[in-house]
Amino acid sequence: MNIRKSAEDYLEQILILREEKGFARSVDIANGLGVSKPSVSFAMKKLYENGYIERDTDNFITLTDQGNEIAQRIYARHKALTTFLTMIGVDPAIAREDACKIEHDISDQTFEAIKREIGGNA
Amino acid sequence: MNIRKSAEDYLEQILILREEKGFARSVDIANGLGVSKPSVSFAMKKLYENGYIERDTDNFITLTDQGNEIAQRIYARHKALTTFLTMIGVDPAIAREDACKIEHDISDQTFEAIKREIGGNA
DNA sequence: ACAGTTCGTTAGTTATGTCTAACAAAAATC
DNA sequence: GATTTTTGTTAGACATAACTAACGAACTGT
Repeated sequence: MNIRKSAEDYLEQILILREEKGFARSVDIANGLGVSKPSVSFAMKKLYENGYIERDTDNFITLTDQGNEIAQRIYARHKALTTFLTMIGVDPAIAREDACKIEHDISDQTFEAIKREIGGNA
Repeated sequence: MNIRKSAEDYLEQILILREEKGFARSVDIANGLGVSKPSVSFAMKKLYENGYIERDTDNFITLTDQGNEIAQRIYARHKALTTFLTMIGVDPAIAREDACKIEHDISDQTFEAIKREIGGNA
């Protein structure tokens, strides 16, 4: 499975929900990302089939190692980009929005360069 | 018509071809973007129907004012992003690749902030 | 216990954007 | 002038990813 942007978004959202609330259910993911429940249901099926998530008996969703790796990767980019854009004068809210889109596209090199720019200001 | 990423790419490519070669044909666009001729044919049809391009009798493609506005907007972002990423240490080739993707996503605020960062180094 | 709410899934539809195959028309070459 | 190449189009298929509608199961509150 080539991980697509949408899959990255779902995995990242699961990570965020687990950090914020301690668990992630389909309905939380739907609310968090602003998509419908069937969209989440379909996405979770794919992510499960490809070994990125697990579902326990109460329908709580967890990340496998593989899924976690991707989620962390995207989330790290999200945070670095938000910090950086804020640093150079972009409104925090807009910085977050832009980061959400850009996070999927930047190369490792650009990520490293952005981290260097942030330096101590992270 | 809500302008999508792909439409932006096509319009930008037309602008670039006209700057570099003086004209833009479907086949040039296909080569430039690395897509098939039918894809270009389909895209041009849509862009024409929505008033972004014109075709003269020799199948040379020109931008309408509306199309040009979008093309310039994207191309300006492309150039600014490439310059900026190169400035912070990203390989020029990778900077261009990343810029190609990011150019569709950044807000006006982020664009302005990037331009400020570039400053005289443009 | 029953009614209403919450949650997840299935089924079917839609939009975007790509592709290959096949073909028509025009231009270049021999 | 005939053939080959270039260019563009149509037709049909496929992938991604979203949606609404409908439904079943399970929990909640009275």
